[in-house]
Amino acid sequence: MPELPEVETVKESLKIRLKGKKILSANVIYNNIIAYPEVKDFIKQISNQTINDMKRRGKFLLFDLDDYYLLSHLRMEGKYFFKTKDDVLDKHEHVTFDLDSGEELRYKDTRKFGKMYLIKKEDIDNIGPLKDLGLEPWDENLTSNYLLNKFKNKKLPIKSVLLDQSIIVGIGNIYADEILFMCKINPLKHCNLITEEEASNIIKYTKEVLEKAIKMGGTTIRTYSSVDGVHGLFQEELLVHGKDKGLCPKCKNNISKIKVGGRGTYYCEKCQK
DNA sequence: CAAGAGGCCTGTTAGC
DNA sequence: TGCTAACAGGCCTCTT
Repeated sequence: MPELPEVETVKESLKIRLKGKKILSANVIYNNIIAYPEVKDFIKQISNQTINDMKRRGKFLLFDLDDYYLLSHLRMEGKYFFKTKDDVLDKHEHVTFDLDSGEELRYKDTRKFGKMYLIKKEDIDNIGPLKDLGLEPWDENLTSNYLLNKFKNKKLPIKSVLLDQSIIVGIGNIYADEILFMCKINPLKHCNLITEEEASNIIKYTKEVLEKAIKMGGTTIRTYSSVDGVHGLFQEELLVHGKDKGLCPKCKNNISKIKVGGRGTYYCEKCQK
């Protein structure tokens, strides 16, 4: 799925097209996309809500409506397209929104992993997934002490805890590999052994990598695209992720591919001891 | 409690 | 070439 830079890119594209438009009605074709509330309530409550703004929190898209937040998590392959009522429904389009502009916003998700939540604004801190999220990468409270404190009572591989959305939000499998390469940290290193300097570097390079990826419209490796099928460009900048047939850009050693916490992981054994 | 495996889904690709 | 198994950028739940 899209990681933070991809969600940020989608959010900006949707904001341009959606701001000020009203959702007249919604049609749910595949019920499991709607995580909360029940589908009939979801449809009833979202009708006639205006999209006042688009925001992002971690990997969630937030549609800022009159009385609710619509949270949309794209998971692995969720995408949005603008079409009209007359367009034939694609096999993998599972939720559609009729807009007062005459357009139809369609959510497409081949693997059906994505989730939507419609939460009353006053409940946003108590109901739904946002309450469990950690710090945004640019939050001033994200310090090396914060990380060391989160890491000290676990011994999971550092790669796995970088993917833990209750610590820092927005990092996924691609950027975790890139960040650890830039920090020269082995992805298998137990997180309780991370030093203050390493923690500080993780913060620095997390921001650097994500900022650059946002500027380039995200990374399109397999199936990611922002809105209406637009691709990102950051894949050209990747240093190690997906490069198991390539060489380390620093030392020209072969890049290794292993599994960490069940996820494909790419790194340089020489640079990342 | 932490940590690992399994599950959700479908499409593509690697390997025999 | 054709089939099958493994894999894919995420995260929740169950088991140990």
